[in-house]
Amino acid sequence: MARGDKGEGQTGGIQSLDAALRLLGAMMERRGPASLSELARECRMPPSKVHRYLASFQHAGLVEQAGRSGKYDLGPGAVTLGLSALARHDFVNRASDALPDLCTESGLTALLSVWGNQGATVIRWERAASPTVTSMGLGTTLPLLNSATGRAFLAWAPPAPLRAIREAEMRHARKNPAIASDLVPTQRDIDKLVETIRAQGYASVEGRFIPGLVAIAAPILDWQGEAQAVATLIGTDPILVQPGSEAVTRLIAFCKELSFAPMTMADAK
Amino acid sequence: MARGDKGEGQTGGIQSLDAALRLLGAMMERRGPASLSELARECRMPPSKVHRYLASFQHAGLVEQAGRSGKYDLGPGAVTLGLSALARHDFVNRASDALPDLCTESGLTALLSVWGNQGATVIRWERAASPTVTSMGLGTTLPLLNSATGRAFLAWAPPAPLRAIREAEMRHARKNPAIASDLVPTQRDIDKLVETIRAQGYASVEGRFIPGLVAIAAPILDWQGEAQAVATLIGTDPILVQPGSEAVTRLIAFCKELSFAPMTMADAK
DNA sequence: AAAAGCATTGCATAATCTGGAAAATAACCT
DNA sequence: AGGTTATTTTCCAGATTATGCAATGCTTTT
Repeated sequence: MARGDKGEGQTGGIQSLDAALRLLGAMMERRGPASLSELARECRMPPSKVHRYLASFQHAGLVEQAGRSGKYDLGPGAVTLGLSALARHDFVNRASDALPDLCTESGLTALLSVWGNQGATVIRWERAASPTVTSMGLGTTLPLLNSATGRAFLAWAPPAPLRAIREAEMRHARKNPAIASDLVPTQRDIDKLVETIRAQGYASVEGRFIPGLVAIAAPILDWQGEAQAVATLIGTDPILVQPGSEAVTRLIAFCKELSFAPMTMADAK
Repeated sequence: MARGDKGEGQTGGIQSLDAALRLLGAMMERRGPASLSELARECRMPPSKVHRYLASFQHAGLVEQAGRSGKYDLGPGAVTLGLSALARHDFVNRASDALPDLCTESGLTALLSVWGNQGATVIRWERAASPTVTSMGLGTTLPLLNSATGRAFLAWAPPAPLRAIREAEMRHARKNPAIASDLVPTQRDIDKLVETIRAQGYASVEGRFIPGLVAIAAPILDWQGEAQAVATLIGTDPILVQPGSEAVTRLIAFCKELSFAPMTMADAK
């Protein structure tokens, strides 16, 4: 069971690194900080091993120890790494650059989100002289069913990555029916909602996620027609969500401009 | 030879992992894809070593190979990892959770604000036993020039969203010079004030906004170095605002803890 | 077409990681 | 507070595992 065993799992790489990355993956799956022993149990590794891996990750900034309690969590380096990786994709840069314009032209708060494994994650945030949400910041994850942003992902993102969160939110919605007042949490109703959103070209909510606020969201599509990111406008005037309103027009134009990057396949050289 | 050597670089972790993470750091610093040999040269490692590390990273999804030509770049897994980390560094929520501690430790009233459309907006409010305060509540907006909170935004928030309010307050201050006793409302003086605040690390006022009260405020910074939120301590004793006072120390530690500690995955050698 | 560059893979050596257990630390309960 | 449990962290010998050199395929250049 040793040397030339290419049976499985053999990546041609380094075993200890593979193990370390499994550990990192386990940390990623968790919602928050985890203790050493929890991680050790979850990865089926001896605690001493996990500890040494964590020490190296910590040294690199990928992991940090939350406030003296000895719990470990993903650190700033992980954010930096992710943003670097994100910056490799043109559409993110172009969208980020253009977002301020959208904000000033529409006079509304604009934000840009991408799909992470915890849901729709806000990566850019452009505040306008219009109603601003107070309890949200960069890095906030938005709900899939009850936010305009989430619904845009629901309608245009590939279904597979969404499924886990979609099901979780459906369960949650069944228990607290008050939350989603315009949505019966059944698969059928969701399909119908998706169809409506697609036909409209944008998603919207009125005061559902945050009372008193309305929002519209549209996708930035890649060459396969899947949402790579979602741009959202937030305001207070219910007029906003009306089809054909100035904000809707601007938002859709913005997203269309940024969709399917005009790159040629001939980047082979 | 290298056994008990704690002399340098020894993290208590795993050497091969440290090397691998140095490699990852090198990839991060590059703007785009890099060839194996380039990375090998840059990290001072033999190409074969780099190749095997990359194989493991690739297997984990952190790295991918661009179009068969053998160039390596950060992959989708890196984005996912970063977004997970981002979601945990939701500044506003973390700060909200920690605010009660700041309050009890300092024995002062603590509040947390973000920049809203109408100015610095109070979103959380933790009362101390002792003194208290006026008719302020959640959602109150604080002045930009005459409150410690506002001045912290002035010094650390991106200038664009502040401009409208700054100009309005400057106009107003010129008409009612009595209000801002320590500030001549000219652009030059404001620049000077900002500089002082930045150097100090916190902003303060003594009885300016509310007679008889003193306050100190420091920013919670995001990864762009911009203020995502501001934490403020309010008391009656003028000692508070002195540099080096216990309250100042606590407040700055609090904000530093919650701010995004910038960077650097790789340190040389 | 030949050559040069580059990524990829074997292989023996020894350096490195491993994992159990002890030491240090923190948390917990009475 | 004291005593006790449950963590996290460090230590150590052994052997698995990473390492670097050199050889092999590929692709690209002249």
